[in-house]
Formats: sequence, structure tokens, C-alpha cells
Amino acid sequence: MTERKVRVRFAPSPTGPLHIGGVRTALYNYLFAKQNGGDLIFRIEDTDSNRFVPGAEEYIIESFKWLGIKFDEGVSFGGNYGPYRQSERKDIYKKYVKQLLDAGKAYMAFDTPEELDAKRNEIENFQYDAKTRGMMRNSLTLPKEEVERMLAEGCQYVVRFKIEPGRDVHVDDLIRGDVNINSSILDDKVLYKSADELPTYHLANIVDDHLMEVTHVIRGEEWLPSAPLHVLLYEAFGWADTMPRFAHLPLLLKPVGNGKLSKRDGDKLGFPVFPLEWHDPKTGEVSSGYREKGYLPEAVVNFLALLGWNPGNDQEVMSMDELIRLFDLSKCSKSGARFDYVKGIWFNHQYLLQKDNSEWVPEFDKVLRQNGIEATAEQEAAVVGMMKQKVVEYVDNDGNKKKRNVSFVSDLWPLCSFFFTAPKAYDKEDKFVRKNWKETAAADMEELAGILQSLDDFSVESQRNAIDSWAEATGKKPWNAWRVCLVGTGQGPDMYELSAFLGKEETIKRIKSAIEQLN
RNA sequence: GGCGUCUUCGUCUAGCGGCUAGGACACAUGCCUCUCACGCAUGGAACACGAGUUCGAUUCUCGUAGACGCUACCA
Repeated sequence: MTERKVRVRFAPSPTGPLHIGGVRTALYNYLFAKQNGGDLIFRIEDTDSNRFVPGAEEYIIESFKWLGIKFDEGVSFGGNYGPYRQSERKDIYKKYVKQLLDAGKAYMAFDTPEELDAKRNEIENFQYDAKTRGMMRNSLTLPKEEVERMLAEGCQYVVRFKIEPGRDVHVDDLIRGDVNINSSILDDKVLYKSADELPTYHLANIVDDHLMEVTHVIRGEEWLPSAPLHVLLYEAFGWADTMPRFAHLPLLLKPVGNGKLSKRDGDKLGFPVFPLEWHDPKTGEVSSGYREKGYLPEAVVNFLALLGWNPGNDQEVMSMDELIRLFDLSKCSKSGARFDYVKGIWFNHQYLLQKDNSEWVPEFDKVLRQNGIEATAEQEAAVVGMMKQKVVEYVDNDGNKKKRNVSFVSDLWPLCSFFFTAPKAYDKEDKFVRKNWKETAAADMEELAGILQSLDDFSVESQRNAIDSWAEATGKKPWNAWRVCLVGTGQGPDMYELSAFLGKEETIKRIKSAIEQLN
């Protein structure tokens, strides 16, 4: 085995937004490349002109930029193996198609789509292969003159790979080991279409990977069935000795139900399946994105990395650098992974907690503005500091009340609005109020307000000294009633911190109006 | 239907012939406490089934079932 520099690629087709499963495939390629000091190539596989969606390519590039997955070369990144867009490589493919044709390893087929449909109706499980190609219209069955005449007339044709039956084809997969398939069950795949002068995936893929000196093909399991075909293609070209190693990744499955993860699941269960928000240029439909939902890219990366792989120990929270260090294709699991988006939320919680308060501010500021609040960055950071470890109550899909950590900056608002606006009204029926607003509460609060009023220094320490000693001397426990005054219910941070944040004037104002309304 | 891949708690998974089958998410409880929390601790919860190999199988082999994927002039 020759020492070749590791080169891997991620090669999406620009048919829409990047699916989260594609993100994981790209991530694994990136981790593998970086760990081995290799290159990651970004190639656009736009050989199906009918499915092209404008904006998709830019979307994909922006997604990876946000996620911190960096390409070394490719579309928009430059490099010495270009062009990296398959639609710009027509001449290259033509050359290789001819090579196969000349060597008798491929042939031209003139069957029209209608004729093929007819055959499929006529013969059950029809497959274009060694058994059936003799009865079709192709350069193998037609007289040479006839073929030349049709070519001269400009008849459309496709080039098919001539698969020799009865051979065991071995795919050496880094994750699954030796996968063996008999070539008899393979069909003569279309490699090239004269109609648009473009190759199909299979041909383009092999030619490009070879020319771009790709050493490892890391892709989804849906490609495993066509891997033998690819092996045969490498052999047909005489490139077997530099054929890349294969690694077929397990699929991402629906959180509930059967099948692989689809956009529908996200819509139904309320989680994004795309990294960025996507606006469909045709339908105008908007699909939510992780970025816009308030996820941190580190969290998305970490979460995705662990869906189908783990470092073999109990470590779960890992930075990109750690992932690069620890990643191991041979430790990838073989079975599909259900997409556990709840764990993704937990990862976001972890990374959010690690962030400095000031890093929450821009997002928090957005949330506050949406609610008509203006505050300084210092105030916002202070509130974040007091609130970041709280929980949110929410109602799940089954209508049950549940609790969730503050996992997104936007979770903060319902928990901290009282910092910025006084309780609209005091609800006597509130459970916490009922329990903590006793008969003596009004009098106690009057007394408390008096003490606060007398303080020149309204800092946390100053208040704590004054109130604690009063509480100790009188045996009173004023905090919960005080909380009722300032918050309206049983939420919020330490009372001294809250009161210091609000300031003397606002604090006393709220105490007064609570006394008024609750008695 | 054919071909291929896969199968450990509800979920993500560790395990690579002998373990009280480990961790995390989620869930429940307790501790802490001026509230809600965070944190910490605890708990319930799994080897698809059937043969075989072996002194011994979650682990190896075969079969069954199920799941997933592919089966296009899409990728």
C-alpha cells in the first residue's frame, strides 16, 4: 500500500437544503480528514439538471461555515483538482465514457423510456443485464451500420456499463468488513446520457474520486448496494490499485415510527432537520433551522457526532478538537440511530451553560426586544447570570406539563420578565401566593419596606445584613412574601440579588402595590 | 419479490467467552434551599427468538423473526 495523503470529500447534490444526516456525513469526513492531516473536498454533484434548486449550493456552504466544518478545497474554496462542480466537467467524463466504450466494457443503448417501461410491464422484475440486454436495442445487438446511422441521425442514447455476471464482488468496508455480492444480481447501470451530455452519479463519482485522488469514501449506508458496482468500475478503468477505502455510515432514523428521518418528522415533533432556516424558492415554504431555533453550532456538532459513533468511554461533551482527536471510523456503529432530538436539547443546555454571560447577551437582547423591553448589556448579562440555570415549564405533545432546563436563550424570557416589568396583577389564587401570603404578610412587608427605605447602600450585601439580622431577631421568614411582592409568584433568583437589580425605588413600589392588591 | 445491512434499558450507546451487563438523555425520588431551579445522590429500565460450538455465551456459527436500505436515463 502506497502512502497517500488522506483525501476525503463531501459531495451533495444541490437539490435543496442540507439534510441533518448529510451534515453528520460531512462532519465524519471532516473529523477523519483532520485527524489524519488530510484534505476535505467540497464537490457539487449536479448531474441531474432537472433537480437543480437555485440557492441550495450557497445554503450548504453557509451551513458548514456556521457549523465550523471547514473544507480545504472545492466549490468556492479553490484547489488544484477543479472544476469541482460536475456540470463543469462534461468533457472529462466524455473522455472516460469513450475509454470504457472502446474497451468493450460499456455499450450504447437506444431503448427509449417508453420501450423500457413496456419491457418492465411485460416482464416481471425486469432488469437490464447480461440476461436481457440481448433482446434490447443497443450497440451489442444492432448491426454496426445501424448504430452508426442512428448516431449520425442524432438519436438519443445512454451508455450502460456491461456487467459480467457470475463474479463475486468484494467491498472492503471500514465499518462493515467484507461485503460480498454476486455480479449477476447487478444491472447494467446507465453511466451516461447523451440527452444532456452528463454522466450519472456512478460514473461521475468514480471518475472524480479517482482524479481528485480521494483515498476514503465515507458516505451513508444507502450507497452500500451500489458499492460493488463502483468497485467494478474502478477495475474497468484499471484503477483498482488506488481505489478508495469505503465506509458506509448507519442511517439516521425517525424519532418515532419507522423509516429514515425526514423533514416531516421535524415539522410534526417540532425540531429542525436542517442546519439553517430554508426558504423554498418554488413553494415559498419555510423550514426551520438549528441556527434560527437558538442552537449553538458546537452543540449541534457534538450531538450529531454521537449519533452513530462514540469514543468508547463515557465522555459525551466534546469540542471539535476533541472529536478530531478521538474520532474512529472503526468505532462507528452499524445499526441506524434514531434521531433523539431531546438529547440535542440537552447538549445545547450544556454548551449554553459553559458560555460566559456576556455571550448570551446578543441573543437575549433580541428576545427582550421582541417583548418590547430595552435594557443595557450590563443589565442583560446580570439577569442571565441570575437565571441561566433555571428551568422552564412547558406542555408537551401529549398535553402533559413538563419541565425543561434553560436550553435556549429564548427560554429565559418567561422566567425573567419580572426583572423588567412589574407583575401586572397579583393573583391571590396562585398556589405560591396562597401558601406564602399569610395574615401577617402585609404588616411584615410594611416593616421590610421600612428597613429597605432606610438603607443608603442598596447592594446585595447591605440588604442581606439588614434583613437577615431583622429576620433573626424577630424570627420572621420574610423571603417568600417578599418574592410574591417582587415576582408575583414562586420564581426567580435570590431575593437580595433581585431587589438589588430592581433598585430601591422599584422594589419598594412593588411591595406597596402588592400590599394594596393582596389585602 | 430479489439483493444487502443491521438487532443490548423508551432513546443514544459501552461490552470485543466468565461482568451484580457500565454511562448518557428522558422519567421518578431524596438531599440542598427564601421560591422555581442548578448541583449532588438514589431508583426503575435492556442482551429479539431458537438451535449449535464451548466447562461457560450478550459476546462465536447457523436458522427464524423484525427493522432498515437498495432495486430509475435521482443522488
